[in-house]
Amino acid sequence: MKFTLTAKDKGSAARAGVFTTDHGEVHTPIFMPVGTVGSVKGVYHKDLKEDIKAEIILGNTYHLYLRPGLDTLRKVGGLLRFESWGRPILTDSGGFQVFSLPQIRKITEEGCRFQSHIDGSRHMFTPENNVDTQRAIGSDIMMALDECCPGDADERYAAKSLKLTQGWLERYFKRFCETDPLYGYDQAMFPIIQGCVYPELRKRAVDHALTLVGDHPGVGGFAVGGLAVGEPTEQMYEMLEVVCPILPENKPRYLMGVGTPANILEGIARGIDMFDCVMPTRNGRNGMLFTWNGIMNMRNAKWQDDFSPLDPSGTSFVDHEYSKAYLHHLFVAKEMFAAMVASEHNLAFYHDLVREARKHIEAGDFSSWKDETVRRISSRM
RNA sequence: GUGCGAUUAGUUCAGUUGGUAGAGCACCAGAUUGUGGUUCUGGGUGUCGUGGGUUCGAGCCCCACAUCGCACC
Repeated sequence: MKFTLTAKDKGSAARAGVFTTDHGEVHTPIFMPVGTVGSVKGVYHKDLKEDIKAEIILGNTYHLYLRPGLDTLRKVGGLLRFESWGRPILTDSGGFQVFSLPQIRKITEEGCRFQSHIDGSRHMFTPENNVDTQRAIGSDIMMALDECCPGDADERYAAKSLKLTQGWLERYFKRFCETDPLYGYDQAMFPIIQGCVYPELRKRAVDHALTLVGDHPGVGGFAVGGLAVGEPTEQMYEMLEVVCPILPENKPRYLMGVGTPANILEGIARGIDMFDCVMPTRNGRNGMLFTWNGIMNMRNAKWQDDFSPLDPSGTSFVDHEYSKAYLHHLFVAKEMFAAMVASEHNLAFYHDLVREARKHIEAGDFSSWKDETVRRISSRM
């Protein structure tokens, strides 16, 4: 995986670039729709490509390992072929699921034991079998197995958690180097920087990761994890200000699981290149729309008789084909089409957002544009 | 026509020995950040069918009427 920086903002740490995988180019800053179990819920690939213009989507190792399972994925030749996407895919390791799903789990130095949320069966992820699993899935970008530390953890707990993640990263990287892709195309891996809200821990995590992987060509970039998990937003931004300046400039930086449109612009301003978040799709399914003029809750009664276009400034076909009143009706009636329209709109908006950001980075006026835009998109309609 | 039962929030219903009403759903809002098509939080929105009576006080007891349901002529 090759990354080229193409522009740097003048008034901030924002940058624009492009990375290349065997399944195509990805222009950064980029937003990556989440497709946990092998589909971006409610959205056709055709629309993802042509309307939303997504360049890369996510899959989740935890979910795909449980279902359809590795035998099926190996037989079909990997997730890309299985879901007929054809563009790059990034897989999360499943560490976050083990952290966030309220199931019986036990995390030890060896790995994490967990019970399936589907049938209660017992499983274990180790750094080694997690590499093997992501090889079987065949993602273009594989994420290291980490422990996601809660945002309100004390420093002692966070230090212990980081140490575990570091040990896992060493073993994960070793296994990664010892194994090859199964399907004839390249797979890159990203270490994940943890350290909760403690600057010293974050620095230690970066030092450790850089020392471990050196300039190994298989390392595609670096991820910042363990943020937007309960800590105040300002602390998240502070951590980015600690981490980004000491990460290598020639590798993309991925802020995992973030976030709101404002979070994304603030992340870009601090040097982040890649984002993923369930918010545009999950919140969309439940009636929340993100627009250039603020946030709309389509379930609100105020849209009952508003027959104006969904989002006159939107670029998706749904923004002009359907009215606010119609989408309101679909949500009230609990029609599945409501979730589809909202997901389509939100993903298109998120992609617009990062594309606009990219333009302003190239123009060198990102900072001022960002401040004004954050105010606008954070308001409520 | 007679007898019995019912009538309380938008709806389905609860409401103790009489002390000016509550629940589920719906509705109205808010939350949701490496996805369990959710979940969570807050809000009661009322001429207790109508009119009288008893009582310090009635959703509750008494009378009449209305409406609905069931049964019987």
